[in-house]
Amino acid sequence: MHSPELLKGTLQTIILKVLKDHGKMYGYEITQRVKELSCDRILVTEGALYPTLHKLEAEKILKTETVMMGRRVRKYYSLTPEGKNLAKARVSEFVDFIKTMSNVLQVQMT
Amino acid sequence: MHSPELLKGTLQTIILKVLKDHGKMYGYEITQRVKELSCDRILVTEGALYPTLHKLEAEKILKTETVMMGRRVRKYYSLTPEGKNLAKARVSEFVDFIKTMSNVLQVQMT
DNA sequence: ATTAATACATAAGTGATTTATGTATTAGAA
DNA sequence: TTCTAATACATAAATCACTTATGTATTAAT
Repeated sequence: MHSPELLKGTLQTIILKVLKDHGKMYGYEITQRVKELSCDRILVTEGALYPTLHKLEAEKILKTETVMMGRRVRKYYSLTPEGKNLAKARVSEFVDFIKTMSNVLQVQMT
Repeated sequence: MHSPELLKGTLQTIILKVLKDHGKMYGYEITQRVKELSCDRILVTEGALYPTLHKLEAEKILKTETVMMGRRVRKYYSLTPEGKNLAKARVSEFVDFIKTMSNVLQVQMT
């Protein structure tokens, strides 16, 4: 598991990019996807995830579709056009940040 | 300037690595060094810097030497042996984190 | 002379995230 | 068949690194 401090500020970027790559996803699915992609090193907690999803929905960055799976509610999230732009921007912002950090820490990220 | 959210959690790593590379440094010098290395994209604020330096000193990760420059006090910080180990650990922790993020965000950091 | 830069310091406020808690369904193991 | 773990949502209090604001004082520049 990675230091929780370093994760701070990356949650929105992660959510947006995973949604961009996988289309419609529900909350729990996002946590599992991230867990898998990160080899169990990034565990998105529900307490962080759901408020963030709700916030992004309120900001029209995500839109939702609620589906009944048998008796269980499932809420699918997907990017709005605005959200697609933001996803792109957030990822390149992160890449830029890493480039800067490479210079400051004098390390090679390969 | 980079998103302040992404910077969160990187301050200690930055301070430790810069001190490792440059030996004895005083607070203001650290802010300038980081500003320079980051091409003005990371500005370490004093409100974040000094409390962190004091904390690391209290934890025996840094040691200090106070010098009078004319009439002005200058407090030089340097790594203790423990601090050198921590610096190394923090940097490789950061590199690992970036590798994980590359997988999650599916981007190449080169 | 006045402003900007140098150089330290601390305290209140912010806000994303953690931790804790709650509800309910479904699958699997003993 | 009953209990546990996994699935699936949600919210609220607490934390803590960091921002913002403020303070003091020296030195250099215009």
